[in-house]
Amino acid sequence: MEIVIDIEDPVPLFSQLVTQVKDAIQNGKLSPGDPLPSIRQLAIDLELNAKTVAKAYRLLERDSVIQTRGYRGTFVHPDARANSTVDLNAWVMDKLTDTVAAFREAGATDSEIRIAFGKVMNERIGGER
Amino acid sequence: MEIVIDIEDPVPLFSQLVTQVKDAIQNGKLSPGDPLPSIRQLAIDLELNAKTVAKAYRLLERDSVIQTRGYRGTFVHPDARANSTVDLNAWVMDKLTDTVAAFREAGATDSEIRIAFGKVMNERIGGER
DNA sequence: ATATGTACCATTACAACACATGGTACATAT
DNA sequence: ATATGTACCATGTGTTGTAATGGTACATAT
Repeated sequence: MEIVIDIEDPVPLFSQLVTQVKDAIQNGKLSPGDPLPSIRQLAIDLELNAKTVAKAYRLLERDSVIQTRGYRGTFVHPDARANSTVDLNAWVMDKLTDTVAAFREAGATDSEIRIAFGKVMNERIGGER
Repeated sequence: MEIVIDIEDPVPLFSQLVTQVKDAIQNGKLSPGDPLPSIRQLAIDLELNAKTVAKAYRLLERDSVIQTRGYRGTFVHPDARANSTVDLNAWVMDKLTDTVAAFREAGATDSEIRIAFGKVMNERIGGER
């Protein structure tokens, strides 16, 4: 697995890492069950902060692309191949695109939409940790 | 029509103005057809920048609460009473609240939702002025 | 001891955006 | 001339959120 992080790239570092892991899985360079470097080790290799790597791993696990087994390390998820194709963000984008289009059609200003969005995102419903 | 703008109020000035005009209409202090002060004049009276007043007027006209007749001035819209009840922002908020809730339920991070939103808002489809 | 993922404390830098301000200019019609 | 709404140029301020960094600590198990 060769991962290259470009500090100049406007794409966030953790995001580059997520993408490259998914790519490696789709290319077959990584297979289900394969072990991944530990957060700390990978941070050293890529000259990143461990937090940054941890963030990438957290997102990858949420998408069931990798699996963390506590002290045993991190491994490629059994369904990684399928799950690294499914793009949660794409689904979110599509939904949002439609919604925003409806707003604009209704005459709402981009500014108004942004403000409404900001309010919604800050509304912590009923006790979220 | 008595309008009072509070500079200390965290609510934006143009927004205070919009609200107060709508209120005046619902209270009957303003009736359909009534003339409104010119942008420049109202700016002087309220000690606001003309741009700020213009912004409020623009939004009010978009909601068909007032009507601008060019050089003839600005007047309360015939359907102002009904239209000042309809709250476009409330509708936008509701829709967005549902949409965002669905995203969160799907496991999306708030950060991801924000990023997706940012992308959607910056996508200027096909030649917008 | 050593290593795993994870959780908290925190700060810094940076970008995007809203709000409000100022000035100037235009076509419109009185 | 005077006034209307509107459009463009622009700047400054403050807020918000992201991204990335650092340090410390924990329970887990080898």
